[in-house]
Amino acid sequence: MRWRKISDAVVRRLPLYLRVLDEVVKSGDTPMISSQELGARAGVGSALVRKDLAWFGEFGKQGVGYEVEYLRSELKQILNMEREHNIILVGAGSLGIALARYTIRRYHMDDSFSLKLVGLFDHDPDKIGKAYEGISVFAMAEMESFVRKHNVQMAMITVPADAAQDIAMQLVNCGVRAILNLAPVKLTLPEHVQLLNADLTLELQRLAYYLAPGQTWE
Amino acid sequence: MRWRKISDAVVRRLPLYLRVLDEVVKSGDTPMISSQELGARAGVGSALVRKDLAWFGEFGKQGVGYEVEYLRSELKQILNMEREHNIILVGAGSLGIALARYTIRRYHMDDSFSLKLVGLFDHDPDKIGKAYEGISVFAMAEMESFVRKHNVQMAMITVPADAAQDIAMQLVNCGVRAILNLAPVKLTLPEHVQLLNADLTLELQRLAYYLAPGQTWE
DNA sequence: TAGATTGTTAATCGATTAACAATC
DNA sequence: TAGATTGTTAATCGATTAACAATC
Repeated sequence: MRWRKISDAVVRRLPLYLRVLDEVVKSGDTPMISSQELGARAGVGSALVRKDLAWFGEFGKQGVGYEVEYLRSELKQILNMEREHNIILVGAGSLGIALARYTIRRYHMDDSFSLKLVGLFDHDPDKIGKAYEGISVFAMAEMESFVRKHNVQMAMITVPADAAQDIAMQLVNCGVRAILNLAPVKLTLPEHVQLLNADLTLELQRLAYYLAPGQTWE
Repeated sequence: MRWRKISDAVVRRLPLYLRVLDEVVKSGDTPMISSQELGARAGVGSALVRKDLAWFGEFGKQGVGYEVEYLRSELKQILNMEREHNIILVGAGSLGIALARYTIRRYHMDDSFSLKLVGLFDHDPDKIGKAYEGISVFAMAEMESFVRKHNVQMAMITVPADAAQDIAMQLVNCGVRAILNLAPVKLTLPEHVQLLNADLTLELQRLAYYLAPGQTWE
């Protein structure tokens, strides 16, 4: 069963809840957790926690709270973390390789993170054939067949800004449905593709807004 | 003159506008731009563009639009990009070094990006003394005096999750006022510190929500 | 049972969009 | 002047919070 039109504001809090539940399970402290406690640890109000979860079902018991293990497994399912997803990364520069390591480490260490990096792509002949953390770098020309063969539905883009749009469209054309873009450029993609622009330049400039001399902000 | 309590929703769009104006200046296409055009290129409605800008002053001319060069210089000033800010990065792992390169490249290439990376910090003796892109790695013990000496107000954190909170507090204690945290953990800091958690794990898990088999999203 | 906490409805808050008088 | 676009107010939309009956 799937749920139409859940607001993105809701969806972005689910991984936060899942992380808290992972920690609680690992600590072994308690088999039950209240929306109050879960909210406090996720940095969200308790009413909002209950409302968010209620979109997907009735997971709690009045007077007691939520069973930690059960809620965790439900959230994993909702976030599609119960099965593995093959993902690739395009652009094996230093940021790309760092991100590759980061993703692979998560995959190995974090029980609720089931995104498996299966290939790196770059057009630089010097990089093709190398491997990082056991993952090979392939030529751009192989990307399309690779994506189809391994049923890759998600990709990360860490190429220079002027190449990002073109590569994103190639990916979409061979079946990729979700893209994390780290190139400092706004991509335009078909509606059915989930796109997340993680543009650190913009974020840093935003932070700088709050640095006016002598200024304090509440 | 400064403006109290501008909503964060507004502030996060300003760097986007600034980027568009940079592009327009560089292309040399037109000396004037309408809120319509600016909005289209930034992915924002024209009414919202006008409303956002109006928080800071009256920059446009009725019937004509905004003078590109002038609006750009005003936005640079609002975002504090008219003067340089020294920033540091703590945690010289592969993600840290990639981010260092990224930041330095921006600083050199982008006229509207005036955040200057001046130091890397790590506790690994093997890394201390090395340099990346001309920036040295210093020992953690030197961090406090370095921050004070170079008047560092902004920092990026790329250390493992369990060390991030402690380091963030050290930074805040010696005067840092804005932190970009890439460690996968929620930091708790004093109210006056601007904190941005850029947690790629959470973002990737969020994207995975939309990968339910056979599902299409509008 | 008494106490606690859920799921849900109503109230509030904030952000975006529409509309338009002012004016270049 | 006529046409265009701003700055701003009012209307709409959506998200969060408060409140509480249901019930474990």
